Order: sequence, then C-alpha cells, then structure tokens
Amino acid sequence: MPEGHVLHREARLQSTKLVDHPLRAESPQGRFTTGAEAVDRQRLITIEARGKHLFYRFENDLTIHVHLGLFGKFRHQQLPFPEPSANARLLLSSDTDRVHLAGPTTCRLLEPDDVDNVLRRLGPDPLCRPVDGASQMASALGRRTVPVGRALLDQRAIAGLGNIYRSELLFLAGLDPFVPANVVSSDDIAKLWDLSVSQLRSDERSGRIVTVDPAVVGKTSRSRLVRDERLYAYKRHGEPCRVCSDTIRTAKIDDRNIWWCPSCQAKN
DNA sequence: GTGTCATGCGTAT
DNA sequence: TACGCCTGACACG
Repeated sequence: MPEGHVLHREARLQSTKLVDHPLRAESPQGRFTTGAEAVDRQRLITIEARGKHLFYRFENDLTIHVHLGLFGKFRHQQLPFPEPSANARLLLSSDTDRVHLAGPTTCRLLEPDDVDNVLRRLGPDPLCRPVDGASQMASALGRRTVPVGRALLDQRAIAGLGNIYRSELLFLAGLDPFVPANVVSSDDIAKLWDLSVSQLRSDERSGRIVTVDPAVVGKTSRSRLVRDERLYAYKRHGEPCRVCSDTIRTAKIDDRNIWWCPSCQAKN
C-alpha cells in the first residue's frame, strides 16, 4: 500500500533496527548486485522518507534510493532469517534484523548530488511539516488548469498522495474533483493541506488509511472499523454515500479511477 | 490454472 | 495517449 504514509512508517520502523549498524547488503535477485556491494559492511547513517521516496544514507556518502511503485513491498525479518524470496531485490541485515525488499520500481545507488536532484522534483511533504507547505501547494496548483483531482497526484504540487488519498481528501474537503486546480479557492487549498497533514500523520501511526469518522458508521473508535468501513469514496462505486446516501460515482482521470459523492462534493 | 486489476511513474509516440 | 516494468490478490472456470 505504497502511499506516502507507508514510506514514512517504513523509515521510522527500519531506522530503529538498522541505523548506526554496519549492514550486510545483498541482492539475491541479482538486479542490484553492484549497488549492494558498494554499501556492503558500511554503517547506515539515516533513513529518510520524502513523498513516496526512501533514502538510505551510508557512511561512505553513498545513498540507496527506493521507490516502491505499484508493487514494491518491504518485509521485516528477524533471526533466524528465512530464505529470501527469489525476487528479493535488496536485503539489508544487521546482526539481528533484516529488511527484505521485493518488486520496487526504483532501487538504485545515488551520489549526494543525485539525491538533491530527486528532492528538487518533489513538492512539500505533509509528513515533513514544512511551515510554508500550504502556500507552496497553492502556488503549484494555481498554475494548473487541469482538474484538481488530477493535480493532486502531481508529486511536484504535494508529495506523497496516491490514488486512495486523492479520492478521500477531496471527499473530506467537499470538493468536486473536476474543478480546474487554479479555480479552487486558497481557503480550500489550505484545507486540503491541513487535511493531508492530519490524515497522513494518523495513518502513518496506524499503518492503514482510515478517513471515516467512526460515529458516521455507528462505531466508537477508529480501531473498531472493519475493512469495508474505513473509506468514504475510494472503490465505493454504486454504494450509498456514508454521509448523505447519494450514490458514489466513479470516472477516469488520466486513465486512473477516481470516486466521489456528487452531493457532498458539489463545491467548486 | 488463467486472466485481470491495482495504492506508480518514466519513456516513447 | 500508450506502453513497459515490477508482484500479488482476487474472480472466474
């Protein structure tokens, strides 16, 4: 489930196990052998997340850059380590813990300048709490005439949102996904930013995306929500809106599905 | 068992 | 706009 909250959670959890240790780095699959050898037995200095990107910086100044894409997955393993799967792109192991990476879109070695180049292409990340995040986002969206539902996936406008968050955040903000981004009011963009900050922080802690207010479905806490009760719009095509009972609709924007409630999201 | 789809994104056309 | 890449879950027969 690789939207931004997942990468920050991975950075946090992996850091407690791997940072400050000299690590064994291997690529059983063989597609990252040279990169793994370049950091093998080096001490890991930091693991940092920005948007959907992860950066492992080693003491020799080399950085492993990971982007999970649609399919990438991390597994956390402890001694005795199980046999790695045949498609394990990267294994990072301390004496006691191992992180197993399979299926990433990106897993490559970067020099410090290359890291800066990747970061320059990313907008503000709600989980990094930049003080001017809302205004950076407003300035990026203000230049776009595409639907706001499309602009939210542009990682230069705001880094870390994926297809689930774009449907859910637009629902929470009450915004019509098809309104041009440059027509959305600055108040509504500020609202989208604030919702992104609170939503991703909460989901980073729990490890899952839950946007529904538990009271709306008659529950007393987030943790009591079952799988089908966690979201307002995403993949709920044809079902009644949890707030107003109108029918949730779906359409494609740039060949990716978006879901919305035509009544709750009439604002533009 | 096979086919389809998916929480992503870069490149080519 | 279309395709390629990478993997796993699920529907269907």
